[in-house]
Amino acid sequence: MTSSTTNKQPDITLAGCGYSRVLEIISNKWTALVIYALENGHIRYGDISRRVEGISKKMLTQTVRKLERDGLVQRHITPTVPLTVEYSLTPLGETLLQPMKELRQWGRTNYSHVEEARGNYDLKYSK
Amino acid sequence: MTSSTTNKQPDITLAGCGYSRVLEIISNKWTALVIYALENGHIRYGDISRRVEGISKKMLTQTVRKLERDGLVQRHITPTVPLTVEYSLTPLGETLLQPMKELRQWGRTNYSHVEEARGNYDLKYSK
DNA sequence: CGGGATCCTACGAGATACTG
DNA sequence: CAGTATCTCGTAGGATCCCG
Repeated sequence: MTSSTTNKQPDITLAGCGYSRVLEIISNKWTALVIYALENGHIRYGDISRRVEGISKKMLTQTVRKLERDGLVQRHITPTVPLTVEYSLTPLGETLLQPMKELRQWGRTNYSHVEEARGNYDLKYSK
Repeated sequence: MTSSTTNKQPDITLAGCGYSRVLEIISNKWTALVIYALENGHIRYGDISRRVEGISKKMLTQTVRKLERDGLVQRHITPTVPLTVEYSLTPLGETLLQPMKELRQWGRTNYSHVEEARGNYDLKYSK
């Protein structure tokens, strides 16, 4: 009941909006990149680490754990010596791929426009 | 040249990936919700404030300024007394709508599964 | 009405060192 | 190889007060 009385549109709540739910999952610094690395099937911990440039072990583990907890990623352990640990998307995780690819595509095709807009804005308001 | 020599897949770089570029734009706490509020055309500052539940003036202004700087949102000032300020998406901003709607839809239909997975995970590892 | 300016705090995330 | 454990720091973001 936070709406003004004449408001015909529903409120947008942080907790209830699909946006926030998804962003809660993929919006930290490395998550999307790790999912990207998992797009083509099973991949080992060390290989993710090498593919995702600049990620530390701490952040990789933390990211992959959170994704596992969210049911988007599976962990497969082979008890060789030393250990072999592979990760892959779950069926649920794979359903995220399509929307995320479109987002990525948007970034690729439109980011230059955003950068240009930033340049113009800064020029306009710097002096 | 950070790839292992036998790596056939390209590296995933933070700066170069479309994911990070988009997330840099929409991944903070309120941005997606504000864009959501702008979906149906022009809307006044105070009306956004009322529709997006819980947002403070500071965060609303900050969010909308950033979106303006990124070229996704336009600001229209009508010099009435007191001021009337309306916001709307730019053409560039509107191109973001489609991918974001799919993301939102994913959240709506799949978040319950994520919550369930979290419950199972916590049960499994709590003891 | 539509902001700006400050102060403050929790948390994301990097660096470094250790382990089964 | 695949992680854990600390320590530290910057910053997102909330609370509060002021302004044209």
